[in-house]
Amino acid sequence: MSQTRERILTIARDLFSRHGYSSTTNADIARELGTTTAALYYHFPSKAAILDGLVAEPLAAYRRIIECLNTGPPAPPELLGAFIDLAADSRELTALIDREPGVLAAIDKRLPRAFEGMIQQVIVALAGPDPDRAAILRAHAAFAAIKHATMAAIALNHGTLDPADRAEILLAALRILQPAAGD
Amino acid sequence: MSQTRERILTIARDLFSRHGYSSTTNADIARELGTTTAALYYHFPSKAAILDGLVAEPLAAYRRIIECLNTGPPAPPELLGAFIDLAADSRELTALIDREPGVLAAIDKRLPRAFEGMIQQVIVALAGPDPDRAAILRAHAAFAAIKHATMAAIALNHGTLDPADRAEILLAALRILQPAAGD
DNA sequence: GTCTATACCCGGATAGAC
DNA sequence: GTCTATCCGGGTATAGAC
Repeated sequence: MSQTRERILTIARDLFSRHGYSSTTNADIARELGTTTAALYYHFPSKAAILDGLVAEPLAAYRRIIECLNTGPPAPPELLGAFIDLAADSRELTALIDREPGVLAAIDKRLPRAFEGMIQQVIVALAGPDPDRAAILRAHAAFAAIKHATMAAIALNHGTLDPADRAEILLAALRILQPAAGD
Repeated sequence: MSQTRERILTIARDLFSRHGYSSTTNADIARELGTTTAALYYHFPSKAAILDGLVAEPLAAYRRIIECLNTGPPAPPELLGAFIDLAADSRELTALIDREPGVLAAIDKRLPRAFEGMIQQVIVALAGPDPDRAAILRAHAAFAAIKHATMAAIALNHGTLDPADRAEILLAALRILQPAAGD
């Protein structure tokens, strides 16, 4: 397993997440790597292949979480906790995936509608059985809150997620899901 | 005030928000407009100028909200409500701004650090006086929840924001800001 | 205000030597 | 495994006629 290949992935992850996929050129990656663009093509058949190499694992992790939903009744605390950990583990990628439309399109080309479908399943699970529109909105709010608060926590803590922060984020997200008084 | 200019902005807003700024070409805009790319340059000096024409107003609205923070003590309900309305009014643009890194960079070139600075002020205002890290995280969570839930509500309601949905989102966001029991 | 034609550049990708 | 050199396509932008 070429360590050059790993270096390329590491560099690409950094550059893609900072400047975006389409704004990052092969030349940028090569410069950081200390070689020329042609050298990249020994390790990857295309620029898109580098992206694929990056998002494959987080996407699989995503799917693994979703599959748990089919084997039992959805439990929001565990579900939300799993997404906090996923966001923490692959923070550059999660940011990249839902920030750049082109990246989403690239994923969609391999697994059509897969990503939107997965998100939809999460929302449904968080909204609970027989949800009204308010419940759906709370689910969206909780899901977004999880992702962004986790990123913020990591940024505030030099790259790692403090367990206390994780607990705080989880509690906050669970509060979102509670119906408003009067419903 | 050329109505062609307005048509271009409308088309660009739609395409930019759907496919991203960098993935949208002048040819895409021209095709939708029913002309050639050269015609665009009679109305705008560059592609970037079209983007500027789009984000100018939402950015000003953003700034106006921020300025209220200096004229009085921050009131989370009003602040969050204002951001719900802003997100609803210019939903394509808010999505565009914080999704595409290149767009953020373009804004930054005109008003360096302005956007990040504004967000930081909002977070501080939401976190309240003398915030610990948990309060900062709750502020991030609430801010993200507002934006995404508002977008979801509009999508669920064929393009408009139902007042009942607005109220629900606001209440959910306020629940996020409450300290966890035990703090 | 819009056209045709084109200049110009840049990014991805390939060929073939070393 | 990396290089030099180059091709090719597509994207922004311009020149100048109508």
